[in-house]
Amino acid sequence: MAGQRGGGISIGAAARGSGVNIETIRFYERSGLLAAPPRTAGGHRVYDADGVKRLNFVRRARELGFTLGQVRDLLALAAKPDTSGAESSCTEVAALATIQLDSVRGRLADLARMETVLAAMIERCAHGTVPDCPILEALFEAEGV
Amino acid sequence: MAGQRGGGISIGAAARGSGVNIETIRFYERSGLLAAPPRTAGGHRVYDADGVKRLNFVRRARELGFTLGQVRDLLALAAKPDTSGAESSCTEVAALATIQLDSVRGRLADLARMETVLAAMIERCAHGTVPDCPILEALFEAEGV
DNA sequence: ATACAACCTGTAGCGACTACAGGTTCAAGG
DNA sequence: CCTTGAACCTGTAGTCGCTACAGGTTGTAT
Repeated sequence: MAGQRGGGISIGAAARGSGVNIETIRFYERSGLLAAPPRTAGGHRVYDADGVKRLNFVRRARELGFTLGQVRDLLALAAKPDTSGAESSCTEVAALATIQLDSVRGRLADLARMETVLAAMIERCAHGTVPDCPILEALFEAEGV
Repeated sequence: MAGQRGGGISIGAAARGSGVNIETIRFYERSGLLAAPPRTAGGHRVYDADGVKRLNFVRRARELGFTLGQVRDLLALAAKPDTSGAESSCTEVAALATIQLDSVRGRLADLARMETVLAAMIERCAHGTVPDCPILEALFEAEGV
């Protein structure tokens, strides 16, 4: 079987296991999101359970829309020994998550507006009561979107 | 007054009027979205009413999420003399708009999922019943987002 | 021993801008 | 008419988050 080796897996296996593209894994490493893993004598990367765990962390954070910079911050907070009784870093994590939630909601509102306008345009077009294409008209004439 | 000249305005005035960044206008021109406008003897761009109209068209189409390629297509359709009785190009326009509407709805669904997960995470964090930060836990452990 | 998949590095490309640097032109005030 | 300084010009490089090569090396199964 390809990739399996005493206590570690190849980058290809890690990619298949996490759903992250191989090139993207290397890109994350170059970007400082993932630590450089140990290598075989020939130079192939070998990922252990911890490396895979971090990779999945990054993937999930990305799926939630965190930027690479925020993911870096989250990983740093996760690595912190959590001084002063399991609270300080969690507060910072929650702050980051809240910023992200706000940004998601902002984009949701933008998209909702876009949806409304597009749907209205298409609707008007379907009922073709106007001589010229109403969509093009709207794009040329409309004032505020 | 800066920018006003017999029957035409400067790129700066066009930018202020349309809300599109000057650099972006030049970028659109380089990208083939906007035709190269006439110039003054010294080489400054001069926009007439038609140029401004096209610029606004591009801006509105972009606000609706059309890609630059799609905007190019839309402009081409708008320029077409609309052969065969004011209908053929409108159909194509509506098709493009529908594709865009679908894409917007897809992104809306993605963002809605992200919102749900983020809000749930933050909520759990606020009620700090767990010893370790629940957000980090979730990122490390969760299976499907 | 050989074949061939999987890996390696390094670089360049995407989309849609944005941000310079370093130089030229325009328009208004004196 | 001349000077000032804002606005313009070109060209290049940077951003973000990947993705796609090219051209070479290693790992593994037969």
